[in-house]
Amino acid sequence: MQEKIKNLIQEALKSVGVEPGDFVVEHPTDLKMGDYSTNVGIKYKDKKEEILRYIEVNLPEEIEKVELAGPGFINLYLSKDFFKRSLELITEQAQEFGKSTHAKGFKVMVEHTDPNPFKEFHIGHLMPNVIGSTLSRVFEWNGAEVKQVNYQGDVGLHVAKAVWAIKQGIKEHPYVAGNKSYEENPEAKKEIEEINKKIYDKSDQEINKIYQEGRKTSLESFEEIYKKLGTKFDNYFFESETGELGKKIVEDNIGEVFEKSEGAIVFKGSHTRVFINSLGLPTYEAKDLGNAKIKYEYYPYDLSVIVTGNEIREYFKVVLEAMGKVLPDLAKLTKHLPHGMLRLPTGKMSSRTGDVITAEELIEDVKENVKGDEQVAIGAIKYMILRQAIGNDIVFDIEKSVSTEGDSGVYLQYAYARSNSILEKADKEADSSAPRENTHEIERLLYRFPEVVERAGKEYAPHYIATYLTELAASFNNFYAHEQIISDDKESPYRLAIVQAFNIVMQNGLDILGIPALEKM
RNA sequence: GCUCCCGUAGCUCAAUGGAUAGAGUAGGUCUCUUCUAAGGACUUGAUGUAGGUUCGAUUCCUACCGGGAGCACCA
Repeated sequence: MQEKIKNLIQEALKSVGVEPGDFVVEHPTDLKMGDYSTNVGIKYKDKKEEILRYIEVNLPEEIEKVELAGPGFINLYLSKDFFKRSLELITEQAQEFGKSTHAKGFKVMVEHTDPNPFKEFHIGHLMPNVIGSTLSRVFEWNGAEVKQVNYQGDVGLHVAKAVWAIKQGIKEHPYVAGNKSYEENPEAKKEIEEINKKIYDKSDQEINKIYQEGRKTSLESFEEIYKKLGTKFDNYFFESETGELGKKIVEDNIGEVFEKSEGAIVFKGSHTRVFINSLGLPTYEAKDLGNAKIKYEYYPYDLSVIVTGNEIREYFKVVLEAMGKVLPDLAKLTKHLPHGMLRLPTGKMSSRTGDVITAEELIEDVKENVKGDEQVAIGAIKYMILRQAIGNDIVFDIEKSVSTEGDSGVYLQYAYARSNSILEKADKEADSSAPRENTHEIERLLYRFPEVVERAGKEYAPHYIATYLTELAASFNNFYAHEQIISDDKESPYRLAIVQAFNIVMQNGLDILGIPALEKM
């Protein structure tokens, strides 16, 4: 439809004798200002009357009314016939409604979550997990082929700290204990560094055993959380596998790209970073180079998205600069997507670990506020993360997250459940063949769903979908309050058709966001 | 100190360079006892400061103020 309007305006411009330049066709923020709006009247002020006249004469059947408004906007209003057909389209396509093919054949890899074995899966991991998996679904809905992968740090000092603690017989939260000793006790620090080396070279049987068992248990516990959150990874990559290759890539480019400095090998980009430390071990930076190559070998992507926290924004900038020199083809396809931090109101402390709050604990806390329903709790958490733009910190207010009125996952789930209940109780069939005189706001929102999904994919902005669904749910509530949906009124089948379309769009939207669409609540 | 990110209603968030800066909550005034009151109507209220570019700036540029993150051998 948007294309159609654009073409029409192009023709209009030609007919009044101007070379078509830049102009925008968009949905105005306020429905009063029409369904589509264009700024051509501002761009070509002196011709606006003529342009309007041309459009009026050549009005497509979907458009009911055109008018000039404000400083020269041309607003277009869709006809009730258009809405009627959009309802038909929605019920016809059902679960497919909203899918597009514009990214068809495009291969995307999304790396997200990236927890470290031996450490807690804390609330900080919920952000990349929810954002990454939702973005993956958005890409899929746009026709792309998507692989979700998880890159985990199974070697390194943090692992040594945990292994050391386990060796001391500490079973509860070994990393926390090991980390504490590392900082406070010089002797423990030495032992931990020794263990770190042994983990790399696998020379000590006892340590190998502790390491293997701990790694396994840790990874298994992550799987339980993924299951709860509904995340499915296509593959897992580990730092223990990327280090060697990364080191080799760096070593092959000493001189031109990397240089020696104080015993380490560094890259001097927008700031200097160490890629191989003075002990000859690859750092995170080098490992990420190796990871890029390994990931590409697994799946030759057209786009590689890496979702991480904001705090390594600078780090990634430099890694991508270095990658641009040694693996230029891959660097071009890589997109770093940093997200903000998930914060809880101050004063909230974990009961078990002291400083970090695990994802598990948060889910339990939210559950307590929703009569123990895990599906509702998960939906509430996901919505809180997805409702706002990626990149900004989130203040997670538990009470707000489960608020039944307004802006929450529960609100969407209720609206959906309510529409289900209406459809169940109705004794008539939904029928969109006889549209009503007046269109309701909800009709003017429903057909936009595919556009929203497309835009969310293009701009890496799942929050467009979340906020759209909330607006849609609100207009559904409004519709519900003002219209007798089930009645003897001859128009009621059309109203039911609206409810049915809403039901479909809401279900599809919740699917994309990964929020459980509960039939009943 | 340097670099990056962010400053929008009392609070939590929106706004592809466009119209009267939108929502939700909180506050105020009403309303509905229903097919899920987990409603509905009206209302109060905001772009940190000072410049610049533009027909038009929350958006782009510069400086300042305020908050957060990062600053080479941790990940």
